[in-house]
Amino acid sequence: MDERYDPQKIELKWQKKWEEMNIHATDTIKGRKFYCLEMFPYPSGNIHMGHVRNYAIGDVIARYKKMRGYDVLHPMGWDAFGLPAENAAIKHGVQPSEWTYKNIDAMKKQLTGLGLSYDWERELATCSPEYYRWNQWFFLQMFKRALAYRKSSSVNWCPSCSTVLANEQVIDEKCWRCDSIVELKELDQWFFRITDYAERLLIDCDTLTGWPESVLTMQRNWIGKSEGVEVDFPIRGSDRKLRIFTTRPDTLFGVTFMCLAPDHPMSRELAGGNEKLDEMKNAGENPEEKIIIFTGENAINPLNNDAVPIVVANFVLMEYGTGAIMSVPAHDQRDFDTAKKYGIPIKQVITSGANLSPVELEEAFEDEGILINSAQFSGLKSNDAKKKIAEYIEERGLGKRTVNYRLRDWGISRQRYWGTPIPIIYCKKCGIVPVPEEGLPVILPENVSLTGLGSSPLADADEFVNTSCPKCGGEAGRETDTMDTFVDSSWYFIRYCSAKNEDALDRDNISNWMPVDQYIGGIEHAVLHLLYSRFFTKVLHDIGIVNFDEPFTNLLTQGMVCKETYKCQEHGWLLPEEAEKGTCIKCNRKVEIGRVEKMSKSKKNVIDPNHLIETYGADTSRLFSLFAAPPEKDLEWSDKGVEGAFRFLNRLWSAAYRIKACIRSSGIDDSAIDKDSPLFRKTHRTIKKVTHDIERDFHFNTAIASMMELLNELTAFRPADENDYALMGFALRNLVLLIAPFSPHIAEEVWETMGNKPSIFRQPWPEWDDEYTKAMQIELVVQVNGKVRAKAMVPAGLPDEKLKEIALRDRKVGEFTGDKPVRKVIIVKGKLVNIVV
RNA sequence: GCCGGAGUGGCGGAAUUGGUAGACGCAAGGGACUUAAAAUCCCUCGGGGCGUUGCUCCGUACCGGUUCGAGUCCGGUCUCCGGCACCA
Repeated sequence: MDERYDPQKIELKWQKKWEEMNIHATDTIKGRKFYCLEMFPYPSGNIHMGHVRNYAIGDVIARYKKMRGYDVLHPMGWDAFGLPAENAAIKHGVQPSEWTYKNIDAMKKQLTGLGLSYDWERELATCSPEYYRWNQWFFLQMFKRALAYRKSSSVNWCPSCSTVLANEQVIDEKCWRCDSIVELKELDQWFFRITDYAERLLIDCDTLTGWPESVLTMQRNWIGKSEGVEVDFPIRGSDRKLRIFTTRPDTLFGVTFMCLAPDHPMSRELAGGNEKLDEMKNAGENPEEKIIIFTGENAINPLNNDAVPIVVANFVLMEYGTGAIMSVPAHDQRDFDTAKKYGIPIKQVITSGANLSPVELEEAFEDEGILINSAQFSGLKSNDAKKKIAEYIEERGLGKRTVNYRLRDWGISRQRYWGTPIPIIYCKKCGIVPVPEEGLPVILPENVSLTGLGSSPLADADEFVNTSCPKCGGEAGRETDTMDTFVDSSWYFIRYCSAKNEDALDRDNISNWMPVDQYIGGIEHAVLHLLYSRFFTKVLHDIGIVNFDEPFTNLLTQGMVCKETYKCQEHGWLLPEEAEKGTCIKCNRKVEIGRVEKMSKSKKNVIDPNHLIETYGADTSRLFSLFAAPPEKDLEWSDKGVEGAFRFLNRLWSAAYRIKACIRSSGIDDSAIDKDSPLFRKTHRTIKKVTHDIERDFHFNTAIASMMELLNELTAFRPADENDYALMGFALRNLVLLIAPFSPHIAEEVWETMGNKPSIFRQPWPEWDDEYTKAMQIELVVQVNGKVRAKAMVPAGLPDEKLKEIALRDRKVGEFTGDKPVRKVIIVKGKLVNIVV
């Protein structure tokens, strides 16, 4: 051990040693298993601070659990398919596979440099045929069960990426990746019927007690279940009917018009040659504005035989419900606005109950209440009326109760090259024919010309496309779309359960390790990835591959890494190193300091982890990102804070350096330690506190704070004799064990220096004795009428009577109580006495 | 609009079951060491008041309540962040 703390030197040393010792190999399960998983990264070529935070959190948990005696699976891999590889190919003429694998190499080095305890033996890349063949296999299983199907549909089309986007990939009508305005395009697409699982995905949210409430809420909202009634309205002068969906059957008597979605099959027919229909589809300047077109036809309300006009309305969605609605302006704000604008009558059928006759409404009354003007249902409460009217409708065959979900089927087709080929063959004779399982994998061909123009690049790869029909042997062509990369990430956690050379779906391996005990990743995946993974797991369960139906028992969504932004009037956004002392290094102009935002390349408010590790080392980088905020909250970057973490490790180092000689000479004979000494008790308290903080939702920031306290006390400690050396050794030994999961390299080095055999990670987690967590002396707080008036140091463990006596005798207390009679004395054991006068 | 979450010093954040508000760190100020600086170490550090080194009053977004005692529980208001958003 050198006198000076040199992170580069020791970190490299231990990373090498760990590899030689193969210390991160997956345990065979002997006792309790623990599957710790962090969301795998896209191999962009460089890690960012978000990765550092995510993986530091995961590594603390994995290393801690190992020390606690769990058999741990802690794998890492690559979400390797996706657009950037293809864009790089178009821009630089390099093959996507080459580009991807080069990036994987680079990023693996960076992750290793962080000292993360992954078992690289189980590394996977989703772009390898050994991996994606199983995507294809899953597709075939889904196809067999009609869970994969093809339909022509209007899809989101990004003109810039020239590809289809899933609903979830469209944010504010813009592409999630490039922010282009999304257009609609009609294409044949493959879908997974996730809507078949909507109800199970919804109710099983209740079983996910280890998930953050916010994520569950987002999933529930995304699924968007609503219960209501479908009702048929006959069209006057015709024998046809118009079917609508409503959640408010209690307002049926208030219907004054009917709305069709512009793309409802009846719209064009009923509206005839009305040109306005086309205009309406291409949304006006203000998409919020409500526009309707009268078709001239009327519908008959089956409950009261009123004839009401049928209109086409721009605000009605074809994809939801039946694409047609009944409009009740008195009790729906949108209908109210529309009715006012077009002079349609407003008929009140619900009152608040205060007044049972209609009033002049200034806005829609959307609450539930008491029915009026509703024939035999008048006088009922909304809730009862909903039930009674629904029954009435079903009895007379006028409609039926229905449940609707906001969730749509998952469109998985992508007109892209760098993804899993969809294992389907189109035969002129036999139609759509799945590739037989023996034919897997359908290999993605190399050396396909990529231009970024048009759609599916595979369509031009004749050798790929041209094939024979598995059924009839005749001429046939392959599907040229590839799968959404969310398919890849929907089951990768299952692949890790088996070693590289084992069957990917080995049931024993899967049931040994799954479900994931702790999953850690960004909140941005709250719906997409996490919902799809749950869906896949349920399908696998139904197929009989797995015996559980939720993949992730506990979920930790870490907050974003944020930093203030710098902007120069002339040069725009500036990198932190371009804004020196508040001025732009290019033009010397004053830099505008912007708000704290998520680190992003576009705003240049980024810190390069590589640079950070070079300057301070991996241990400091990890420690800071764990100390600055609790994991689930956003973390604000602070250069000074990093230095603080670095200082702490330096102080730990020099404390170890200073006392290592004493420790060695005194041996480590704990029996000689004075059990009453404050440092001994502080050490026990710290072990307890750190353990509790980790167990209690991973409050690493407070765990680290208490380790800092222990170091402060150890540094201030002045030994008087040999026994005190043993005590210091005891404190240091435990401190190093506690910090090991957080800053593993320095812990190993100090551990070794203290004369122990590596590795510290083969040591059990330290234990505490509750008897020794108690201080010998306590500070008794004395309150008068709930206000602190005095404090006194008293020996721990005094009986209540004694505490009361001390409190009442206190001079200061006397000043406040005066000669007023004591009404009551409240004693909180070992802490506080409150005197009420 | 609906649904979630959060408001505590100059800053990041602590306070686990209702019991000393501000742990730990950062910044700032003062001191030691040094020719000097950096590094390091020590001290101070929520605000106001005074007879100024100890005492006192106020203080956890705002208003009210429960309680011997409220950052914590209850009712209401405001602000900020995130998600969804013509879903009938």
